[in-house]
Amino acid sequence: MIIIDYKDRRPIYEQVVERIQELILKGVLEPDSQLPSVRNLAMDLSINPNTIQRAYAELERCGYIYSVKGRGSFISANHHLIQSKKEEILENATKLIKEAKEIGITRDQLINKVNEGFGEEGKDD
Amino acid sequence: MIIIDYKDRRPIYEQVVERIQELILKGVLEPDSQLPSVRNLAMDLSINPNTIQRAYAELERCGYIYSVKGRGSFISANHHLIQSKKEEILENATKLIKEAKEIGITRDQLINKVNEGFGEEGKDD
Amino acid sequence: MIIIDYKDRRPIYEQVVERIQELILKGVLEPDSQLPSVRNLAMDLSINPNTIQRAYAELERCGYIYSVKGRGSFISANHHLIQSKKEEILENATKLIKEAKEIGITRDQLINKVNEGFGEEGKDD
Amino acid sequence: MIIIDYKDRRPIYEQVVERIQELILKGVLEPDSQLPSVRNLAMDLSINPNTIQRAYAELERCGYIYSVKGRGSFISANHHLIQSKKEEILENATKLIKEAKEIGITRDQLINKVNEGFGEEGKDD
DNA sequence: GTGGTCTAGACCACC
DNA sequence: GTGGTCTAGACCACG
Repeated sequence: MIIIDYKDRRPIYEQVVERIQELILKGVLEPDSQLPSVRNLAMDLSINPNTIQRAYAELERCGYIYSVKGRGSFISANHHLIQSKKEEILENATKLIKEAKEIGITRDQLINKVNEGFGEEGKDD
Repeated sequence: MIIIDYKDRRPIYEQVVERIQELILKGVLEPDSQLPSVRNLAMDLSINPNTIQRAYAELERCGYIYSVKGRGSFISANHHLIQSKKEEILENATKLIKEAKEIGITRDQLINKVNEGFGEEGKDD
Repeated sequence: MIIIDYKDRRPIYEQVVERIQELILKGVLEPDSQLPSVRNLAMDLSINPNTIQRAYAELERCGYIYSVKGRGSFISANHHLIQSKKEEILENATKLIKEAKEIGITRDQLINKVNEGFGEEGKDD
Repeated sequence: MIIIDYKDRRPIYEQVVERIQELILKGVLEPDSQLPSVRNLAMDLSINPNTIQRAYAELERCGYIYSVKGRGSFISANHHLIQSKKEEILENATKLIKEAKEIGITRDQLINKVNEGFGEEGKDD
């Protein structure tokens, strides 16, 4: 489910965080289901438990998971998470559009990219 | 012209590189004009000359500037730079659109963002 | 394995880069094997860690190695590297042949050099 | 006759040296003919006289020219120069062939390069 | 004066 | 422990 890319320049814990976020947002990991324990996941991935510990801490800080002492870590409800992720993406879009405009990319070029990305289905909705 | 943000997690030299790239791509710094000397810019920004040296080296490596020992550093012609920067931005757009689609942002939401960014002028061109 | 020549006019970091490239291309250093740490190699060669750091950064930029914070630096797969190195050498050959021709060296003299270099084995293949 | 490339990373004096060597070896500048004065050449190329001074000194050191106090600088006879340049080139060829062999370039590939460089004329001499 | 290299020593993030 | 960034200060080559 999680694959570490050692050639990736980003720290391992960040890769773990991002991958778990992704699984949560896509609904693969369902709300209130339990995450593997720090030790187990560390063994599975053959990495240091401290690294998983840090990833889980980060995920908890951002509200993606919650921990119960002595029982383990669990997935949070994802409604608000999806909402804030959407907002984050739209904000990134705004920045990117600004940058694109400044360098001379046209409105049509961007709209074409959007249409490409969404395929032709429902183009006239 | 250049502002260092010490709260930014990115290294200083990278901030300097990005800012100068921006000034070059926007045409503020014209081809063959001279950049401030390593030492002067370092003093202006109150940072170590080595850090500027590194930023200039990076810019030279990417073809944004050229440096001549004993003479100084100068802006390169920027035709191809703008082109490759455009390609980079369009590639980022593709990634962002994919991510947006996956999380449930609609085609229309993105197109609206594009239209917002470009203002209402020429919307029906 | 690596020898610094202080009489060489080229900078130390460049000598280190070239030597390691050589070891990689010849297959002495195998893909995914670990390089000595920045500090260790610096001590071995009695030079400053920053100089090694710079050499490693250069090697990473060219795709010869990859470095991971907290873990170390490792050899990249070398297929494409050998290919591009071959192209580089053949290009140098073209230049050198042109220069040789201009100054009056004959075709036969060069071909003899090639045969000398390859030994007499298989000369008539 | 001489063109300075400011974008060339090599020092200016070196560019001047190389260009004059080339003109001498090709016979464009004939033995015992006079070179332009340091000042004149400096003015022609719009560069610092010190730079030309250094280039001439270098050329004299290598035996390409000789200076007569109060009269100027003159081209040396070029027989031995051509000879030693040939040797230099052949030595470079030896190195390059060695390098090529080590990385897996075949004898035939190199011989083809030589034949390409010399064109088809006289191939069977 | 200019850019470029190197050293010594510090601090950070990561594992 | 690892790599990466930054500072301070020195020296060199070049114009």
